Amino acid sequence: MAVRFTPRELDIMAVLWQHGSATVADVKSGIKDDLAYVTVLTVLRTLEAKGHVRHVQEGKAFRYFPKTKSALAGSGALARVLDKMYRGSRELLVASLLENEDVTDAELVRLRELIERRMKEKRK
Amino acid sequence: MAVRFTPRELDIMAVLWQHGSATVADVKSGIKDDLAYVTVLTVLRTLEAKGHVRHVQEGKAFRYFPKTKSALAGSGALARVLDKMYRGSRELLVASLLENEDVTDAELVRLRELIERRMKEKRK
DNA sequence: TATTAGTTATTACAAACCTAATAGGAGGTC
DNA sequence: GACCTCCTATTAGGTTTGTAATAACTAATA
Repeated sequence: MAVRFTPRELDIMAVLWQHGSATVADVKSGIKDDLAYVTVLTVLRTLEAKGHVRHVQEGKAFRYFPKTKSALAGSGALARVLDKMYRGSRELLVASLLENEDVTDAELVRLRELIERRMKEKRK
Repeated sequence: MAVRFTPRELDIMAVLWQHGSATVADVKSGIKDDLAYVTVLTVLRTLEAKGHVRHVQEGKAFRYFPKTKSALAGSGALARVLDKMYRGSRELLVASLLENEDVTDAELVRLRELIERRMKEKRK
């Protein structure tokens, strides 16, 4: 049912989502912590066992592809955060998001547009 | 460093955040899954060992209080979701948030205000 | 051909997590 | 006073997670 990743699994899924696909070596160099090659492989195999990724042979190595979409995982994770930490208040959540110092003016403009588009959409 | 809760710990912290404080029985009835009383107690004790909650005696029972703030846990969790699932794009994240059907007009208005307030704030 | 480098497969193991049974204490009740 | 009832404390045990050592295979190389 609910898509859940452990912290380490999520690190690895993030690399796959960002690159579209990746070899073990790609993933290893794509994550911050310096893990052993086989450790990365192990996690990829458990992700595959859980049905979140698949792989194809590429030369002598495997290339891994995400099967679970980031949007699905994201909306699920977001729903959890919203429910548990912001008592279901999207406003509180967005407020917290905007507290970050590196939010730019241009970004705020685009966010406002996003909301206004949603308003018009609803009006139909 | 980074505040992290396991799924079950988060269920329990959510009850404490929502109620301000709670006894074991309160927590037990506050979460969806039907766990044994002692199970809830055990998780509360590990949360206490980790420094996330504290308790005081109340009659013959304990009353638990959150020590870790929901805002802190929330911003941390949000940062992770943003980074791992939305490639750091707050717009993508907010877009996903707005996809929910039960977003009301009034809510959209308040969200727009929120953003405009942030714009003015930045201008200073 | 013997070696090395790069891979996957197997096996291991400690720590964390999740759930709960059982034990023990203390306060009310028959 | 014996007996429930409700609480915390202790102990337990299966599962998952995280990390990796070791083995085995294969292609290039010296």
